[in-house]
Amino acid sequence: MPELPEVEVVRRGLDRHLVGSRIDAVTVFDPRALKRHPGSAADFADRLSGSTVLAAVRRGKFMWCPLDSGDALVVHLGMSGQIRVLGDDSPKHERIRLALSNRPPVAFHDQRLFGSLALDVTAPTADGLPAGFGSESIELPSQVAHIARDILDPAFDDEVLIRRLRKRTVAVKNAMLNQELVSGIGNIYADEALWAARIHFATPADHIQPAAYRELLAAVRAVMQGALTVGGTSFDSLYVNVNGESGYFDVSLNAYGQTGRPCPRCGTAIIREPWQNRSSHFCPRCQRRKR
DNA sequence: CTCGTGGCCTGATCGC
DNA sequence: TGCGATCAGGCCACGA
Repeated sequence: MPELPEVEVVRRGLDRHLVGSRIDAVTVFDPRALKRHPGSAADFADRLSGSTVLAAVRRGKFMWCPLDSGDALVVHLGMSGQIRVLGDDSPKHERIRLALSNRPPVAFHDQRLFGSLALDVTAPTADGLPAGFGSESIELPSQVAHIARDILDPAFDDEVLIRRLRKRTVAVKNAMLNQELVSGIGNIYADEALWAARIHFATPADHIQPAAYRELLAAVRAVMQGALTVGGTSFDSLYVNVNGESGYFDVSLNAYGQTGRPCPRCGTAIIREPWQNRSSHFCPRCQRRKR
């Protein structure tokens, strides 16, 4: 499951293997991989064919490639999506293939079909600032307009987010996963950041003080930037990340998936608790529930 | 506007 | 050996 740092590495892969190329042919093997595309598979293929890719941009876990046609090719990996440069291995889950004018084909693989490709119109950002990471363009695909900037975005404002969080009555973890407040945080990093800031996941968002939020955001940023540094260095030599083989960063986790293992801070066994069709991992001693 | 629930998906794993 | 249940979770539609 790609977290934001992995998605950023895939964006770099798109930048390297797609930008500057013309898409000569589009093959849709499974139209379910177009669930975010507003039209039919034929519409997708027809409109995309002949377009030249101008850039690769990312906001949270959404990526998009502005095209010379004026539209954008939107890419979301979901849980299991991958972009591969040669679609020859594991053809079982290849959903869409793009044949390029001057390079090998690029394939979208996705076992579980939570990801998708789409063609979308764009509009300028409301604040007039660059729409995402990877380009100075202020043009944003319409289906990404409601997605908040992510925490690594230069235009991201911590204090604005904290003010909004302090008005929410939902559990803090719920607020952290709300894409309209802050994007790019998944279940794993939410648990890790809450552990680092010693906050119980069910604490109402409006019960948490600004100073604690600053610590929480710093924790999210630290774990993401750490992963990005690791992934960024291993990327250049072999483009494993575009080939989807690995590479996914061996970040040492303190809470997520550590059920029963000692908390690295106090030694108490980490607990896993079902929560909203997901799991929350936390230290029952460091992260006390408050009311 | 805010919040809570369930659906979309496939494959690995587990108990019987 | 097979079969059904459960789990994994990013994002969104929908109803309250």
